[in-house]
Amino acid sequence: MNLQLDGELAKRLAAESGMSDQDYAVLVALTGVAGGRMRLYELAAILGWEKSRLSHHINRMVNRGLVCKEQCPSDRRGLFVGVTDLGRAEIDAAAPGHVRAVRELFLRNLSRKQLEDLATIVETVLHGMGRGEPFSAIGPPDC
Amino acid sequence: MNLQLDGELAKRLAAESGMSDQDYAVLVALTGVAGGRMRLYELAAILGWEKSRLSHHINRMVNRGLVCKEQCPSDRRGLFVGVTDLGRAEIDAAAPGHVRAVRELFLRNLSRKQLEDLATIVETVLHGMGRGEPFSAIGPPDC
DNA sequence: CAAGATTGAGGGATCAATCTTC
DNA sequence: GAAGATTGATCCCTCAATCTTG
Repeated sequence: MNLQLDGELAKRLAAESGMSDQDYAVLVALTGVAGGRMRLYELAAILGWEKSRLSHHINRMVNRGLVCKEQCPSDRRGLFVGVTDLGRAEIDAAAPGHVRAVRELFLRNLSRKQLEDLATIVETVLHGMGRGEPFSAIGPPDC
Repeated sequence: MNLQLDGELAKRLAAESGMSDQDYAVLVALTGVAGGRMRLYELAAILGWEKSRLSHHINRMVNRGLVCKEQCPSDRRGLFVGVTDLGRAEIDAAAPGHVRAVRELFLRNLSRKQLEDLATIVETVLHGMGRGEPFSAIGPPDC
């Protein structure tokens, strides 16, 4: 189910906005924070990505003008990543369609009770794996 | 949850057997059928993969000696893919550990009722997406 | 030495184009 | 033309090695 769902959502997002799921996740994280920028290691922690992956991906996004890098004044090893105006425009354009797709393909089909059961299942499995709580980074999903 | 779970399962499988999830899926499909071989397009349908993806992947597996290709006598466009002795040995060695990992990371944490609820949810969502029933290709999971 | 980040190589996945056979 | 399959380009992810600063 997850493969089918994520695949279809990614396909629609790409078709409607030219963005990948990963681009979307980065922009959601950045626009959700004050100033629209944060340190690379913070972003890596929020997304649960390896720093190498993030470094490669941010470079691609910089090349497309969606985000930019800025030096960190207090730690000369560090960098800030920030959304650009273009990045903000792109996610503002993409978000409504994506939310609609999630509703149509996923939420619409399940009852309130099923969603609650699923949330419990997810939390139980993650807890049993020793992983942190889900959704902690970006807040609970709006249904 | 799916990302964490699949990631951890893939990591363990790779560590214990040197195989990827994809290798495992191919070998499970092939060893589950009489003769241990089938046409490429059948395998693609069972796995839900694009034919291009399967073609690339089978080539890599041929190079590692896990499967082999054979000509199809009745249709000169077609090919059979078959498990090799090495492939059979590898999956026989890998399967118990993988099953144990699935039990430990996933099944162990959920009640009978939760598993049934989850199955219903999965079927409902897939049906709502217009996708076929899950598990149809490889049979129901043994708990 | 540890932490923040980058780099390059190698394996995968996707897409469009192609080739052969039905 | 359609079906079975391959190819090459491109992008993405992982891993190990590296560089710089704390």
